[in-house]
Amino acid sequence: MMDKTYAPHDIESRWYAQWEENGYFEPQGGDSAYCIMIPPPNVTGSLHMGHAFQDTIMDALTRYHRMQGNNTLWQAGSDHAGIATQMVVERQLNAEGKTRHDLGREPFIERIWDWKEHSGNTISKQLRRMGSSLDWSRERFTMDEGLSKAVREVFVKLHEEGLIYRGKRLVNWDPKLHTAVSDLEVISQEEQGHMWHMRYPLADGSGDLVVATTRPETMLGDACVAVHSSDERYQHLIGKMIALPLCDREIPVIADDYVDPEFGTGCVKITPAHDFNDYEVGQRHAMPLINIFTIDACINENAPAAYRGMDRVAARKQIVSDLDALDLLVKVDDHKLMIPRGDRSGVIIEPLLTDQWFVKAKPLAEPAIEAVKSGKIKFVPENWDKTYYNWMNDIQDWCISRQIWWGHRIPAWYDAEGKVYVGRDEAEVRKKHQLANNVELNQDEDVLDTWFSSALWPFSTLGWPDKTPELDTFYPTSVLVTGFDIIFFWVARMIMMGLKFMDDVPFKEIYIHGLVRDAEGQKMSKSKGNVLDPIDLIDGISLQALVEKRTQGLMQPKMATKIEKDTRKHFPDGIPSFGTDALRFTFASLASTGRDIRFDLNRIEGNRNFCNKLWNATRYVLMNTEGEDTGLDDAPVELSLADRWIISRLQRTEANVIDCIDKYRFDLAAQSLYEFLWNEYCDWYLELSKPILLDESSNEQQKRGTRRTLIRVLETVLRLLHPLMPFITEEIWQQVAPLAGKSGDTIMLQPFPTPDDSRISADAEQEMQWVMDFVMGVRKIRGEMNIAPSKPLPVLLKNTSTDDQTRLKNNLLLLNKLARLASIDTLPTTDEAPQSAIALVGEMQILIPMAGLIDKSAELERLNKEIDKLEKELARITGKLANAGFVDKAPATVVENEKQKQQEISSKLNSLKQQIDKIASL
RNA sequence: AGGCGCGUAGCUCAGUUGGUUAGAGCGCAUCCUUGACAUGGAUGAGGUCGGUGGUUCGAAUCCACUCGUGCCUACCA
Repeated sequence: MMDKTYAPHDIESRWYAQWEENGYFEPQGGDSAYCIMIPPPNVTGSLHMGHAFQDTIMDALTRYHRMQGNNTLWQAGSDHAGIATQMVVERQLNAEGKTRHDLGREPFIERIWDWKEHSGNTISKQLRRMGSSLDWSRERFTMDEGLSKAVREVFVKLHEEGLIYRGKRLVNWDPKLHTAVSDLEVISQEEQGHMWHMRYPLADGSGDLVVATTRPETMLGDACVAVHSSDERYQHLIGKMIALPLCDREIPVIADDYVDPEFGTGCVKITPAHDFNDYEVGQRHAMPLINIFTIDACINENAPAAYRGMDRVAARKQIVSDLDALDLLVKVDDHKLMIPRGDRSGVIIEPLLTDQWFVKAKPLAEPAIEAVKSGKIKFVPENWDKTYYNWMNDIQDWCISRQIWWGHRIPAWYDAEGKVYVGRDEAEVRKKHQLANNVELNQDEDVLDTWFSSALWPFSTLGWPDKTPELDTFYPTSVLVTGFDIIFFWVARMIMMGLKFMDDVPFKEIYIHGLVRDAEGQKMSKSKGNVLDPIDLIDGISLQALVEKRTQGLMQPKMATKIEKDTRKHFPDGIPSFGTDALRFTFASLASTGRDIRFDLNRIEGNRNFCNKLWNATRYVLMNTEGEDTGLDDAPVELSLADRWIISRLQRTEANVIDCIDKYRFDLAAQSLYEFLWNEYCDWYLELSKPILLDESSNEQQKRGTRRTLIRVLETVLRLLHPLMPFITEEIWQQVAPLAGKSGDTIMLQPFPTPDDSRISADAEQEMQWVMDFVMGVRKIRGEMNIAPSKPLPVLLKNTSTDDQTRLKNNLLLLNKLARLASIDTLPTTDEAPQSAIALVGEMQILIPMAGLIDKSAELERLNKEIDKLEKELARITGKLANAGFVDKAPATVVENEKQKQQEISSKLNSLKQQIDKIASL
């Protein structure tokens, strides 16, 4: 016997290991393949709500397609996350008072591998807790030998084709991490700064001009001053020389239309080595590149001795004060400007001239744009294609070299003269370029951007560059499930690389999901202290532990007080254990396309209750079917109205669920299942089954029919629910399946239900609606008149049609039981009814004698309210039908509908008004 | 500056190509421990669909404008 209440923890701990050990997650064969590549999480990371949401969607799709008989693979794996991972380990070293340079490259990398071993399975353990049916037997890591081989192969091939090149360019330099980063790793945000107006004297002493800048310290690297070619104020200055203050240099005044005469003073100091726009201007006028910064963003030897060694902040202060002393500082204004910061380090990014490797993006982007335009790849929701085009059309070359140690080392070697050779390994390079063994070669010190290897993920995980059966079977994959934030970082690059090296798109659809926010709509972040750990929702956590977790290791420790306060306010009792299934069902029910989701504890609580409902419904079903005849052999059965009705409703639910999942509307699928199970199966069908199963007048065929329906409908619902709630459905299915005539070791590999139209019965649905209206009519009176549910009521019927009479006869038992009736009597039309409360089912009147039960004024009030509502509605419809425009132009069916409605309402009104007169007159 | 969203019940959200009285969950109110379930049951209250104007017989839905709000991209030194 099942426990009385649903206890998720017990049942969830049981199943996952069994599934995995039995190999159920591995592709099971079948004609059409279905494959999802997991967006590889950071190997040393841990599961957050965004992952949990994303994984729920992917697992639901995977389980659904697996049950549909597809050859299904959800590819598992993780990413080495270059900078992020290296930073973590460096921080550990710092805590020991060491730097990575104290260790040296090889030992440091060893140390990272150790750390990966130590923390690397945290996230895979968590994924398992979520019930994710990933094929762990094929798990990959971006630094695996196979995937590294793919990286080298791609690098060499692109280089051979001239699509990878090395060059000295201005790149985004992170002065803290000492590495270049790509455009995408720079976050620009508005910050308060200043605009300095500085006077530059002309070299011939004939006057001066004033430049405006937000970065006075870069003046040490100025190459010229630019004015607009048609700016009348400065025509006379063009071509003259300026004596650059504080520096022993002269620079020219040039004309360039890049300058906006309206902005600032109309004179722009140009520093080609430290600003992307200035770089362009400098190129146009063949200006020298004067680099004044070291890799730490300190002033270097190209600047006057007085400033050397100062960092950029100190240098700015000194320069401003020196200019002021020379009376060259005209004014300082407050000015808001966009400050670029490294997304990892948080420090201000410095445009710096360095040698880097780049991927030429344009030629790769063109086919990638076409793939989406032609519909070979579809975004869901569609409008994300605009974001994609927007970026792709204006794509810049991709800086792929990083000056860090953790990652794929660039397969390029230099000889003593600095000549570069690219190849898969050193031996290949020597052979290809006929370099003798005594020629010294040194491999490039840099590693590749992590996204370079992630871009190959859809095919490198399947064995590329080798030709493998997996590639044949699963590439292109079916759908990519991901967040909009990495469309540029990852999605676009996978498409480019996939088309280039596989000659086909990496996936046919891209499902873009929303961001998970907290209950107040705030983005969850460690620094805000509002993160939720999915595991804590599953297992529960005490307030104390939650506060500790949220206030530990903060960047700004002073936030701790506020975080603690907020946490105590939102979770006064901590978080109870809801279980994985409730969490997953909640994610699903919030997943309407694209929209961000606010995660509210009330929702997950409601869905935990839903699990409990399923649990208890099952208890009832098992109580009535275990050890009983559930119609497994061919013994005759008689299906009741309720049986035929619930079977019919089930078909519609199946069709709806399939339709919704196919459209990625997990919210609607979840709602459909929720409503069917709770509002139809539990609220009505289980109650309707009781009279048949418990009444001694029902025969064996009827009981058999109802038991069979009870168990089979439940078994089917379990399969429908399984992709969303894998654990509870498996647990229950094990007990239910044999009674429903199903065999198999797991629900995971059972076929997903398919609707059978022949089992949809409009008749049964209509008659059942009549029964429900009848019961609800009586309940309404009971509820509004405050009559105890336990009090059996006598009921009189008037105005019954022959249909009513038939239905009444068929369902007497059900009506008596569900509406708790003492008696049902039909009055001839001519008979006067006693003073009664009334409910209508079509034309039929249900009368409940008021004697001793119902207060006259209360009933009058109730009737008046009802009449009021109907009259308003009638006026609306009558007005509509009086409108010639409507009657002439609206489709006939719509008009007919309105007419019918009009009739029904006026007939209802009639009945109610008569009733009111009758009561009032007494 | 461009692009993309959002605004529907107290709260969180559905609402398919315009066409029943705009729905659900939670919350709220009243009543109820009848043997699946109080993590429950019954009944009920609550919305001029951000605003204005337009198209239409008919608009939450389509168009224009407007207010509020969020995100993304690019930026003027």
